[in-house]
Amino acid sequence: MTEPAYVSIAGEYARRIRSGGLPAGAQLPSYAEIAGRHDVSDIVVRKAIELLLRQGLVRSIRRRGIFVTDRPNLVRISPERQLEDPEATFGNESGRQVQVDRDTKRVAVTGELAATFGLSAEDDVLYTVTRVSEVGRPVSISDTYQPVDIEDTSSATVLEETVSDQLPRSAHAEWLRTTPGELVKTVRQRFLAPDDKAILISDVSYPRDRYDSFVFRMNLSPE
Amino acid sequence: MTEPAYVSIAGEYARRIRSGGLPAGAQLPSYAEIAGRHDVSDIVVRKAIELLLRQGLVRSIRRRGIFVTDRPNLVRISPERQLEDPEATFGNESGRQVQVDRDTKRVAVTGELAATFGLSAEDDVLYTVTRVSEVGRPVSISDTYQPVDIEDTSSATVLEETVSDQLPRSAHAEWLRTTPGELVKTVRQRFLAPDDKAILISDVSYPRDRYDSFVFRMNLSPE
DNA sequence: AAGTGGTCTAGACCACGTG
DNA sequence: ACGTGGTCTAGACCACTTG
Repeated sequence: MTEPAYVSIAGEYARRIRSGGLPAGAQLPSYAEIAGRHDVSDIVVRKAIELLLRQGLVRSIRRRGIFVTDRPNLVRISPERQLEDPEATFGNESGRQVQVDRDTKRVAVTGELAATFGLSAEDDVLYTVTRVSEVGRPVSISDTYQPVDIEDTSSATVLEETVSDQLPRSAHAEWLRTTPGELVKTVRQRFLAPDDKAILISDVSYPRDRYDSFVFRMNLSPE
Repeated sequence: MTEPAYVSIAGEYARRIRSGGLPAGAQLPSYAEIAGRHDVSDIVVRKAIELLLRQGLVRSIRRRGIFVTDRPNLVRISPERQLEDPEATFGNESGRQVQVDRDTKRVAVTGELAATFGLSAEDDVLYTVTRVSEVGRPVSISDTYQPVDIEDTSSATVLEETVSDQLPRSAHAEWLRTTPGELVKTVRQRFLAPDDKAILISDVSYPRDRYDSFVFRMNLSPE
């Protein structure tokens, strides 16, 4: 049982990138050229490059080429309090200019959210859209929900974050300027009160090409 | 500018799965059948299914079919102290039987590790391989490194975890029984002492089809 | 004008599970 | 024997960037 051609080609480039033989910003040969070198068809090369893309090792720019990613990429330090101080979260570590734009509305709660908050269907929640950008480039966009009767969201004692890859909602895709079919990193944040009830929920989307690795930094409290 | 066919097909199935119209365990129609229904070729269907796979919504079983994932899948709760009490980490939440196998050697430090630990090239580190399985099925495998002169690894106060998708090292792929070309979730754990020096580093691999979502649970300490 | 990546087609072989 | 997903080929058109 031997490994498929696209795996070995991807492995070869992955090794060269990680070892530094192919430095950040370097352009890979075109599909046709790699195909010729390895004596395979270009569709095999496409599958290989796709593996590299999924690992965040390279980025594709349409009609220009495939380029080795600048790494380490932006790093996301958790816990991150998007609603309270996104400026601090992003600004501190990068020292770069960050813009935050926020819209809040009062909306009726939908089925799934009602359950997590323990509300009935007629209740309202506060719905906030937060868009973060850095010198014009989109960094993240989030949908935040909280019950209207909660005054103090800082009473949360536990933050639970769930990371996954998803097809973005169209509003998110538009803001992040992702291409159709491109997956985004999604973090669902749940801020929990001491009684383990959720008091704030936020779905944050990040473009994959800026955050290919996520860092969580946690304090270890003695128990 | 309209979205590609494979995106809309993937979106349609994603919606039906998330809404419950296609319950967990249900089998999707074959490539040929979906292709016929949407009047496209099967390669378009393959790209669509691949998007669903990457989102963890479906699983592919060779020569059987594509099946809707049981969700929520296993959930990884962080902070996780693999080396100290993996039984507790996994056992507590699932209530299932977990087996842990551990091998420790003393090895010479390599370049990259020497830098993170601040050691010179002749120094040794403790190298531990930890394999975790659950009723015969592999759950995770990790490579752990720590300097030999550190007695008490529980003095760490901060845990930093970096999550990424990677092609597994062959030892990891073998234990997790992944197919060639299949990416695994990798978590690099760095346990830091109060002076911010790393005192233990661990690279943990998880099969994607068991952990499609990662959960981090953090205590919010007032500052 | 030439080259690029993105999308799509039609067809093929394989190894293996299912009837 | 048939259907399945996995791999691979050869070819095509498009929209756009680069020289």
